[in-house]
Amino acid sequence: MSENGSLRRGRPGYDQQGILDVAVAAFNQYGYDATSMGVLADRLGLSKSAIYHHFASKDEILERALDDALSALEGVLHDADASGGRAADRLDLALRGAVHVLVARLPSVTLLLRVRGNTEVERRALARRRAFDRAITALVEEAQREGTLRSDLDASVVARLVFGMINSIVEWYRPGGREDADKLADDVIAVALDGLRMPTSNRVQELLG
Amino acid sequence: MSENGSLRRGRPGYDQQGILDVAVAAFNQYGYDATSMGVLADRLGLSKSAIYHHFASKDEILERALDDALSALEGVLHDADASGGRAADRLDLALRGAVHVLVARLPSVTLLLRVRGNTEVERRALARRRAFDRAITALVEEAQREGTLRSDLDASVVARLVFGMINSIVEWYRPGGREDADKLADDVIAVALDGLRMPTSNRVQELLG
DNA sequence: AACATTACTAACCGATCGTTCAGTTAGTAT
DNA sequence: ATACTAACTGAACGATCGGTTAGTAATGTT
Repeated sequence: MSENGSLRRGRPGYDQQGILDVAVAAFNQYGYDATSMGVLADRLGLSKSAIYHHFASKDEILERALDDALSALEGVLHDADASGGRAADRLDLALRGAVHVLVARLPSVTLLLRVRGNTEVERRALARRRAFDRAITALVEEAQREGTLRSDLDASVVARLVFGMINSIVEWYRPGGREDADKLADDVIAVALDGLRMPTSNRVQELLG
Repeated sequence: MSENGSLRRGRPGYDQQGILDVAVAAFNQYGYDATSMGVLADRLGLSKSAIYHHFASKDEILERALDDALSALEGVLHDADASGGRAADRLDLALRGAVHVLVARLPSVTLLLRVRGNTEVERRALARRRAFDRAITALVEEAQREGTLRSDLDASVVARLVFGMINSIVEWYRPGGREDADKLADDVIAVALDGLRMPTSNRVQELLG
């Protein structure tokens, strides 16, 4: 089904998205540099040169995949900010939204989280990631001033640790498992906000004392 | 200073460790696959072939670096188990120890955490990592049965999230910063065990009610 | 001085890399 | 039928890859 309802003209075959999906999967399996255009072509059932009909370069494939992940994450941040609640609630939205994006776009986000900044494309992606991280840190600071989050911990350290926890999901989560994205987000929020310690009467007395 | 106190014989130059340090730094900067033996030689001020006097292959350099990181982490686990305290205390020791190893051996641990398992060397390293993760999960389960950790969360998910948080330290921690390893370990434990939520009277009442 | 040991270089190898080019194939639109 | 459009092929390009070989340089030991 194409966008205008009529069939696509010309010889049928891959479009950019179809190639992108296969490419990102391969990049994640072997690493971007270790994935040659040759094995990519094999996976697609095409010749190497056919790929260059859809993308100008290997780099451009990476760029498109990273933009997919970054746009989704930036969207989460935008929605959270637009919600207009208290900082703690906006942070909650941002964290849960990030988990959902991670799960929904596992391949491209996985790729994003492995970028090291060796090319111009990678450096631009890293810059957008840093902007995202700064926005999260600002949310944590606001929630601390608000009095909802403990303020004995440095906001940037907290933000990095919590997002380290969230980002690590790409290392082990596989779709179709027992846990869905909602349950996973609940678990992350539970650990991050309330911690693992068993709430005993001892603990309550400690809090009261 | 060599091990037996006398000077080394033969022409002076690099030893394996000296080359290893430079190589691991380069691997972390560019990625293992994207780091050519040529640029490695340039960084060392040597010819490519000189490196093969010290290592049989590029793969062997990686193997040595990964073993360095894995041995240190396995040592932490061994010490924690040998301490013989309650599960929660052994887990505490393991988490703090892991943070210390991460900081003390930042380069090799960073390299380890990026391994994807495309070669036999990488697969062996991943197998040792998985064994480490299973041991941590077992500690969490024991602490849950013991009643020290809340048991409404799946132990393997908890173990993965907490170690995701710890491992993410390699992404941003740089030695010589304001925070030393002890403070960092305290912060990690604080977030993981007690969470970020401000302990208010509301919270206490919620616990009591 | 002769020797053993260790470290290293220059030149080269076959394989593989990302990319280009000129032409071909398979479909829709008129 | 004819034109048009998009998808694709096969062969080749220069560059770079990890690795090899044969020989040389610089030290400590005797």
